[in-house]
Amino acid sequence: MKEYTHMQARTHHCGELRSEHVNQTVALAGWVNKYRDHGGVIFIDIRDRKGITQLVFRPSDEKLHANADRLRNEDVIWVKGTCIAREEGMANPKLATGDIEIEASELEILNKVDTPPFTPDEAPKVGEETRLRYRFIDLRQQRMQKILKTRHRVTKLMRDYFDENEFLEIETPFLCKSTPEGARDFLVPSRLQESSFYALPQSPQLFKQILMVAGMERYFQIARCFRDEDPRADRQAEFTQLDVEMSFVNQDDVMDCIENLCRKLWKDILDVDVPKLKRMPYAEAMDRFGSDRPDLRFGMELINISDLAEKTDFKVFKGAIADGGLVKAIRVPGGASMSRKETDALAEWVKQFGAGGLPVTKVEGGKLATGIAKFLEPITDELIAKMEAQDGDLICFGVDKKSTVVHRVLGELRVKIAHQLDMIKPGQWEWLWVVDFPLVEFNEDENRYDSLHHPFTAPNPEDMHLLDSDPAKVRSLAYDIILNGSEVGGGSIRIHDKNTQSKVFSLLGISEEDAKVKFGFLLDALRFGAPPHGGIALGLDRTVMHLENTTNIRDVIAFPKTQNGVDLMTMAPSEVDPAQLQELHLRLAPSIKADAVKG
RNA sequence: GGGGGUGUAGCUCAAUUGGUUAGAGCACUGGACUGUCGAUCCAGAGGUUGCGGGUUCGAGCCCCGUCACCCUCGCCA
Repeated sequence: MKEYTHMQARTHHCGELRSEHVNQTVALAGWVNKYRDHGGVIFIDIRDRKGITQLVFRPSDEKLHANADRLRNEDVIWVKGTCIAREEGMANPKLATGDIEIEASELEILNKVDTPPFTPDEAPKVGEETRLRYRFIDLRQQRMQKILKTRHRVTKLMRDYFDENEFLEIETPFLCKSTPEGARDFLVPSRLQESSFYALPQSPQLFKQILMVAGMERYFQIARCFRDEDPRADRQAEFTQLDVEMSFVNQDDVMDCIENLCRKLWKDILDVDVPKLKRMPYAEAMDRFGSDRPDLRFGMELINISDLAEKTDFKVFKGAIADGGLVKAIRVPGGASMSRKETDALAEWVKQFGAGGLPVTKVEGGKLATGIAKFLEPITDELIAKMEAQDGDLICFGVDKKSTVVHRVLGELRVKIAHQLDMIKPGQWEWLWVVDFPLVEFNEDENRYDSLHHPFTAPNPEDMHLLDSDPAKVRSLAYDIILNGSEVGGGSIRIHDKNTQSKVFSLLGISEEDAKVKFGFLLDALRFGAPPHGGIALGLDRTVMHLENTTNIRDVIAFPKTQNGVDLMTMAPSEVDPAQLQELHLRLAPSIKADAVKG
């Protein structure tokens, strides 16, 4: 064997050859997917990103055969040979190239591998930790290549779509100003400015608004965003947004623009038709589904039964209502099949959302049985009628003095039960816009109002008169696009005049001085000719997750991080050379843990 | 920071109430085999049971601590 081999040209990819290529001399390159050594004849499955082709090595050429004998899984090879038809009964219907094989005449081993920890074929069964450590092998599996290809197609379709609609793709800085609002910032120390820090952008929000003031009119960007918060299955500290902003538009313009994009994506990639999206006010979403991102793939809507609850002698119900709370219920079709153990488990589970417990009862023979049935006797018929309940149903009650708790509990519960009882049929796409969000909500801990969306969201003009008197009632011009109970994106019309912006800042408890220090450039911009504008951001990772039917965000990111923010392949983050710290004017504080040990 | 789960060979997993030398499949090494496509057959090598401590005559299994990974609450304007 040569010490080092140069790549020779290949004539085809490994998924291309068919009967029509028979008798042609071809050259392929790729990885050994599998070897089957029969002592005489040796079969090698060679793989590249287009597919797999079977190679045949015969003992007649001794040197060639000896080389083929050495091949092991994941060796990288180049091979030349003749495409021949497989004899009858020897075709492999599992392979697209199964009608032919390559009778090899030349073989070069381009890279002889060490035994790999796993092969791409095994990857689906391998633990995620190992897959992430050897991501370069994991990404060789067909499923991961398909996901990354879908991701590429999505971004390409987005770029084409916005280009056709006269948007400009404009990059905004990664090294930004830190603001205390919103999520925790990732900080980058400045070498040139001692004791100063940049922050990585949580989103390009302010820059895109500035671009509108700058007269760009239509902007988009496929933007990396950073939020230093704990990850979840569908959330990663570093993620990608399709960021969009438009001038001289209203809500409908922005929503139509995004809706059409989604329609195009689903059509081109899945061949699924997305109908005109329905719109649901925030208040209705909370009332009927207990969530601002309702999953419409199944029923189990929340029914307010406070009026009935008051007629019982059940202390839990009466107490909550006396404290200004409410009682809502969901009807679980067929839920009576759940055991006491299962409903107890649900009761335990809802406690994490602030519930004291989960009263339940079952419908049997037109009556209520088990659980809190005996307390419901005075209202049995009314309740069954109101819930439209039938024999075999389970009724779960959300009770609390705070409506937010009732909604959260039942909102989460209906999703949990839908999954648990397998009520979600595959292939359903339930889209909607949630609109008319409140502009602010009261933060009891801080005794002030917080933005629901962000401080630059425009109040609904119809509610301007409430801004001083009853801010919590003011609706905003914000909108979220929801798919199957997941927030795919959200945006708003922005405030474009200085007075309204100042008013909202003061409502949020941001003093004039503070506003100047934190957002002075924005206020300046608003003074010098800001057009009415609005926009939206779509989560690219989540969009691809939907298209590829996965619930794991790490599946759609080539090099993701773990729950502790570690890249298991590169082992970032890591300690750095003290000289680097010195250049940055930084000294590490002794860790609190070390202090504790010292006592 | 809290709750739950997992951790045994390179990979996926097993190991009775705490009891002999921790097993299997795949992968790997050697051998046999000219039509397989999850090739087959024979033989072999491979272990700090995540790590540290404790209880015990004896710990993969029990206790304490710790680390990593996953799910989740808080957090995510």
